[in-house]
Amino acid sequence: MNAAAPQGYDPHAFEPFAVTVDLAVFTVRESRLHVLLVERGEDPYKGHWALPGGFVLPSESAGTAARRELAEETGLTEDTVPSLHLEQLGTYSEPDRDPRMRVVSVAYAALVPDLPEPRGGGDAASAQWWDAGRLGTLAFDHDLILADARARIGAKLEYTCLATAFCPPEFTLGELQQVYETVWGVELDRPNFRRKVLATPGFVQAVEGPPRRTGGRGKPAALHRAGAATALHPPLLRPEGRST
Amino acid sequence: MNAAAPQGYDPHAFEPFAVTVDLAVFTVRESRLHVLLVERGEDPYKGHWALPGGFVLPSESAGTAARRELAEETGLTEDTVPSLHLEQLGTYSEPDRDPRMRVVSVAYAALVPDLPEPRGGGDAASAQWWDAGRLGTLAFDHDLILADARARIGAKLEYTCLATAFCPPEFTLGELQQVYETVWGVELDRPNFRRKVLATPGFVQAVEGPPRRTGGRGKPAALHRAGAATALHPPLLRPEGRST
DNA sequence: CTAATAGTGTCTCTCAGACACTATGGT
DNA sequence: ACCATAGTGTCTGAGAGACACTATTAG
Repeated sequence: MNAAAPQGYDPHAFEPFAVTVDLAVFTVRESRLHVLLVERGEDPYKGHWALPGGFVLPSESAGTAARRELAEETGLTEDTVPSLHLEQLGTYSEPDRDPRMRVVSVAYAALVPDLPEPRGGGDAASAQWWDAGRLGTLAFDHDLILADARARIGAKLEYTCLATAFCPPEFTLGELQQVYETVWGVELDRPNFRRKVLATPGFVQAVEGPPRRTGGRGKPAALHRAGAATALHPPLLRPEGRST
Repeated sequence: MNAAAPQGYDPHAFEPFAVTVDLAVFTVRESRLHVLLVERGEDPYKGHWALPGGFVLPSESAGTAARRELAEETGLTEDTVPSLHLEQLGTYSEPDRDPRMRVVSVAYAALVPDLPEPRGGGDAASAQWWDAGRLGTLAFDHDLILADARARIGAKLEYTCLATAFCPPEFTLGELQQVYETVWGVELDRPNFRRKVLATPGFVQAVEGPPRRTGGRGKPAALHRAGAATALHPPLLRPEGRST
């Protein structure tokens, strides 16, 4: 920021950068991690699937652009989007990552509960959920971005209360455990998971009314809501795990 | 990435973004956390102190630009810079963060051992170490970037072996403990710290020769080198601590 | 000698993993 | 009756906090 710009500060005097956002939108469907992808209709990588995203407009920050794109691609109203978890992942800036011009992309990860169906109203008519475990090669460097996003989400489940972001407003502890098992790809001991979650103040709070719900057959489970806590101390480490 | 660019993809048809890198370079000096700052000689915030940084050149990725700037500002040779810890922090993109034009900045955090003196050879003649606990207001949004950087570094000490990046090639366990105490601003129990560090395979390795060294008076301490491990399992949580 | 730092040993409490067991629903 | 899921209780071992103690240097 202190060095002189090439050719000074004339905005049009040097080759400009385009700045975009790319979104890795995750959900858990049927005990599998899913990612929202769009099919490219234009030529670089035409027909390939890519992370949803778009240009940062002159009046926007990258975060604002990411929220806007998230609303467009998921078809959610502007009311519900602010409550979704959206976090900046990192910025991808290799000079040749887009063959057309110099594009620097700020990647975001978003966690949403299992939505009815994507089908956004925007230009994302082809947006679709894909099983994150059975993907082909994505456009641009989106394989790398997606891998980084999955690693980040998996690590954050260990030391934050983020898992509730994958759940509907009211959920059972079994569903919450499913989130961990799905994202980490491991099986957890139910009694121990229960003990840990309930022993962490503010992670979940029981919904008082005796209303219960089932996820098929078996005993109905008590419902919970996400609590106020965001951090998990001590962390809930994944078995055999490595972090970051 | 899928949406059409404003005015299509003509690089000069829309208002361009400049992309810069900003560096939060940390070291531990005399049991205090220090940050490398440069004094601005040009007008926006002229005379204020700022994080070192500069423009990403057309042929560079942001990471490459950050390494180049790090070498320039610290005055280190290109040989030693690759061994330093440099990690991307996040991207700052508020539309009004630079009054001159639209500048998106990718922030990096770097950890270096206590260097003789900065005095870079580049345009950073005014680069200087500042006690991170006694800073005024920095230029642009660098206060925010610096706060984020400190939070990130503090959190990463918990679950990675990063602390050795602040130490010279050979160090005593007392010096390593000083790093934790300085960054976290707490006091740790020496026997417990020792036990934890030595019980983590690959965190540090004892230097065989009986050479020892002192940090003043007292019994000389055995020397260690950084080990091959990068993650810390289980983590070394800071007392009373919160993460992230 | 004392001050200061390095290093060892030990007790206790917390907590995670393993797992046996009971409870309550659907089929 | 049987199965599947929810929920409880208990044992054990790993590890962190607290802290007493010894060892080795400078002054």
